[in-house]
Amino acid sequence: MDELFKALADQTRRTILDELRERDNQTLFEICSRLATKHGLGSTRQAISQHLAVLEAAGLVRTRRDGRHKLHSITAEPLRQIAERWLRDPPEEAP
Amino acid sequence: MDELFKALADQTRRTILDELRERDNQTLFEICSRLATKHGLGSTRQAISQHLAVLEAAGLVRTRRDGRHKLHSITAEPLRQIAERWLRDPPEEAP
DNA sequence: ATAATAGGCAAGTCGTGACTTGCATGTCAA
DNA sequence: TTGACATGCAAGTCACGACTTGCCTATTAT
Repeated sequence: MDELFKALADQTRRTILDELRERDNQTLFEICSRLATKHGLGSTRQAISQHLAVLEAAGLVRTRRDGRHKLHSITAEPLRQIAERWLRDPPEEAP
Repeated sequence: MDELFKALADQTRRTILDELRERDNQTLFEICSRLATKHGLGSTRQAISQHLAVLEAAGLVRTRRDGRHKLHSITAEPLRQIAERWLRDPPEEAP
């Protein structure tokens, strides 16, 4: 649970998730180039790779190897748990 | 927006939000003692105070002075935006 | 086989954030 | 008014996280 929130705490990682929502199943290099052009991100390949590892550890991204390519896809399920953690019921008023 | 996610990235702050959901409108000292007893938290008053400041800056907590007391109440609205950011539509498949 | 492509691993730097420490401010009860 | 209560402010310590750097492994095309 802690990994999930820490993963979302970084702006670059949130941008990666946005990018994967626009176009799922991308390779590391595709993500790098599209982040650079469309989102103006200047991060190196290694930086993005480490971010993807964090996202995968948090359960937000799943990977699948295809030869020498590694495809990354977003998984939105953990975000529902976030939403429902505090939104289910209104807070209790103090007596 | 960044402040919101960074605020949620800390376990102690999430516990504070849980506590405020169980009992809204608490003072700093109330939060401290209840965190210590019920949640087993050993944080000092100053630590909790700083956490509350972060939560307030993120729009997750609102405060209201009452004499020498300062009451803290949770505000769940920002969390809805989180939920709807990635959960609205499914990701696009790559062509 | 060889080179180019796609990705992985590990140590190191550096800034930010969580927490502490000490003192200051404001408010109420006696 | 004085003391106890509730909170605020600021500097300093320390660890963790983001990023870099350099090299290594594996797969594919020529």
